[in-house]
Amino acid sequence: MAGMAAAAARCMNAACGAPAPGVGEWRKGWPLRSGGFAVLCDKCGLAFEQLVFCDIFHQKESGWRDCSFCGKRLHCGCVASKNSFDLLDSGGVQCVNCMKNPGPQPVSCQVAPKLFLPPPNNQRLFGKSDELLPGRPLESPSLMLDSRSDDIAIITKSNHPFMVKNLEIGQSSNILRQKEIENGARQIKWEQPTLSIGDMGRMPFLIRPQSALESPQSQCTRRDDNRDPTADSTTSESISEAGLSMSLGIANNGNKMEATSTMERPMVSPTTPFSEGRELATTLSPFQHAQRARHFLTRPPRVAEGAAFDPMRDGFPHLRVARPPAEGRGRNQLLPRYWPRITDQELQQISGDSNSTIVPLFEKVLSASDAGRIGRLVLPKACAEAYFPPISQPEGRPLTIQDAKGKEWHFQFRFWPNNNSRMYVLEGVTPCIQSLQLQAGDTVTFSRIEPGGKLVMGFRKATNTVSLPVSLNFKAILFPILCLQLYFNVFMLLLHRTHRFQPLQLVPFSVIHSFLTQMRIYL
DNA sequence: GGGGTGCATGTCCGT
DNA sequence: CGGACATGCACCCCA
Repeated sequence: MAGMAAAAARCMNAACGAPAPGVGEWRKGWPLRSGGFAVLCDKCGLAFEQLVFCDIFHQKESGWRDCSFCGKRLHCGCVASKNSFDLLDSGGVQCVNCMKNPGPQPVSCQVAPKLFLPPPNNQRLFGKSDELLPGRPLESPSLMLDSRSDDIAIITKSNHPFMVKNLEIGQSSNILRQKEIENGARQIKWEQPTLSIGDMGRMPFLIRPQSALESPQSQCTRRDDNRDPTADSTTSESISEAGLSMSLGIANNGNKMEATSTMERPMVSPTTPFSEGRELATTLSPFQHAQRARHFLTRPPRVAEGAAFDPMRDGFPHLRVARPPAEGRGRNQLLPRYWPRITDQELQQISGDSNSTIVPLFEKVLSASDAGRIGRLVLPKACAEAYFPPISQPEGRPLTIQDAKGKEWHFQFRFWPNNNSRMYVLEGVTPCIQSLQLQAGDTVTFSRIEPGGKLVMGFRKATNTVSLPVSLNFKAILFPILCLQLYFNVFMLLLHRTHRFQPLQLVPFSVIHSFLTQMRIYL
């Protein structure tokens, strides 16, 4: 720490700025963008270590709120304080002490504002809407690119830092930028909605647009689901009342799915500045789960009431959006890898012409054993407990599944005791998997039809199930041919100009290219 | 002997 | 380090 003291003659807390202390020690503070750590005096350093950071640094700042349970003052607007509180789905905040000792929910769903709100899980990660932060009621976040480094900072108009997160090098090149349109209802205009796959892979999640797919009632139900998961049986009851009938919807055909896959059409949601890290791993290689999820604490862009992003309306009908789970017991524990990535177009296909609404619940990439001949589909524990009917016996209970063609499949939903835990499986899936020709790497998406609570199980083929050798052969053959034709056309054009030679009327390159594009052959 | 079932175990990942 | 999950394997049943 002596070296740190030599590097900074004063405490690096701007509110303190104490000179080199005569007593006490320098302490290590927050990590610096340039490397190393901030050097703090003993007082500030101790405050930082003991999570009273904001009491020292931001006494005069806005963004102070009271814990909904104990009333403790919490600062909710800075990086250092983000671990000291939790945002409640029903509104308000909760300090870490109350998080460890949960009590009754202080706010009912009627209290929650009826404005657009991100799904509860998003609220946990994004933060609340501005109207819920009395300290900054009218401030709007702007996603800005820090030109000095590869940082992304969400900064309010008052330059009050809300979130600053170091990102890896190269991530800033295709950063999404949003601009507020000051006139009217504060709509959001997005520029350059193109992200590299690398960028997309680092995005913690893509927010699900709060479109017409969810009724206000469902939002209210979701907030109610914030109750004790073990005591909450809303979902299971709805499922039970629906006779445990599920629909197996072919959410897409093969070609169309590939056209909307994340490989070829990176998921871009203007309402979502960040996505989860597993996205890329899941997309590029369903068998590789090397990437770790990155959860950033940030806020959703301000969207006016009724102005929620509509992919169809805004020209993004094929976006494969990672939709945070809508509700369910234990949904807060659902890993982002299981968040359903289903396009609104697929949702519409499942729902058909009816007025029903499809609520995506979760999805799973089939493993080799899932798609094998054993006929057992291992279900993620959190998902099974959150969205499937509760079972107390290992034998479980039968589930009748109906596909898009009206054919019903009979599964057995059960669990195995496993290391003092449970391992949930769906048995008897072999006929279904064989009929639908599912393979390891394909994705099964579980959704629910509202109203009624019927569950839907769609699927999509893995992006890389396209036979690469065949595809490569196509390219290996067609690419030289196209190159030759291009050169030939140029040669003919030169002959025409120099010798008034009438060029041969070959098929224009653009036409061939268009044809190949329609065949989804990209060179 | 083949297939199904239940459990055990190793690996991965989140905390 | 513990939980979740993929997968291996032993056991059982049946043709």
